[in-house]
Amino acid sequence: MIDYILMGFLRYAPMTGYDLKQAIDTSTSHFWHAHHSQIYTTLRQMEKDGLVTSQFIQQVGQPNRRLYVLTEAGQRALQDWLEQPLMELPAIKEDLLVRLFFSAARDPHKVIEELRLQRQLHVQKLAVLHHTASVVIPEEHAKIPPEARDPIFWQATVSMGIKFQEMYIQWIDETIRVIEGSAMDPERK
Amino acid sequence: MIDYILMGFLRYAPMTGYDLKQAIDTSTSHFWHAHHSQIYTTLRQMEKDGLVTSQFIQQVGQPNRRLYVLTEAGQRALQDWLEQPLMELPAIKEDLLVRLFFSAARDPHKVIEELRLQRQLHVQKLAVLHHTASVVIPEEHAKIPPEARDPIFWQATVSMGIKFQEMYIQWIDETIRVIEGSAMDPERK
DNA sequence: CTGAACATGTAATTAGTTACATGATTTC
DNA sequence: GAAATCATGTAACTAATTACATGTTCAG
Repeated sequence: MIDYILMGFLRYAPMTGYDLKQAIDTSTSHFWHAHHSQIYTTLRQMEKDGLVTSQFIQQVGQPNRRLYVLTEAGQRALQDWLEQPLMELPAIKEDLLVRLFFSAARDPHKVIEELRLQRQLHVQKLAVLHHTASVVIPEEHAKIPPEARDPIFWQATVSMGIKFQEMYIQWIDETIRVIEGSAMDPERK
Repeated sequence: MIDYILMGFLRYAPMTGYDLKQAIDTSTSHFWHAHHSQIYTTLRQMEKDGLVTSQFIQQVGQPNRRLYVLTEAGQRALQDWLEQPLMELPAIKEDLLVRLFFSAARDPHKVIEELRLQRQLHVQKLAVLHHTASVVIPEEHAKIPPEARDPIFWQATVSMGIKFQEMYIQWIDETIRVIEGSAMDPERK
């Protein structure tokens, strides 16, 4: 999957691994992230496969850079992948739900504490997403032809992120109430 | 993570790999799934680590079974893990959002088609979750002491699943409208 | 007679994470 | 003087997926 993300970004402009890492961190990371180690190794593999070419750029003062350019084959590979619709529901992995599922044996106060901590993180994430929607995307929009449809799709992904975080916060509040109401009755304490 | 899930289920009763696979498929799979190959190999590893013990049960007619029992060490490992709260937001991986993010270059009709297909899958999943909440969990509840708090936590995870699917469906509808409204203007066709 | 359910495994591969490794420049 | 930014890589490891492999019983 990370290979398609890299190709997707390289379609906008040639970039280095470092640039790609930053592009991911400030945009797709809320639905797909990658460590720099994976990015660099994947780019090398993609070069072997003819999907990208690279040129080494010597710099003074600054570290050298390796600039990657998407090839025709790379563009085709990306387009082919996009053409092929997703036919199943991708699996979800939610650590907190695993923990909660087996939390009956835990001290309910500790469970609620954990939920509150997670809640805080979701609130923070929500703020980041609002910032992405109102600042980052408009900024990026300014760098590409104004008639490009891309920002519509970028906003759609952020919109999902926002809805998800809002839903999550709401669910945590509700879950805390349920635990407080039914698992902490006085005779149990 | 799968090791903790296996321990979590083994706390209820000794089970075979096959049983565990089924338990996962009918309960945690909407937030964490595993293939049988991973389950069997993980159980073997856990046995080496002293978290479980197994006994081979010879059967006639039916294939033989290997029954796993959680050890004291296994119980402690699970409890320790549950005690240690989750401090970060786990990363999300959403294939559809990756595809959508880079979909500006696609035929918008094809994008909408894909969204509609996904919508259908989410509707189906939602039905499964409603069934889990109203049938599967009450059934499982009947098998354990009625005062056990477990079903409350099971329901909480299903509640998240339901909220998630509802949110997703709503977002797809909204996204289709956005694409129809702004990316399919007549002069472009 | 076909397919599902029961039941367990191994092998090969891919994907992803964590740790190791370096080093200059700029900002506080 | 410390921390952040720029910049790229390798190595080791863990997790997860896909494919290979086998064989009986029971229901439709």
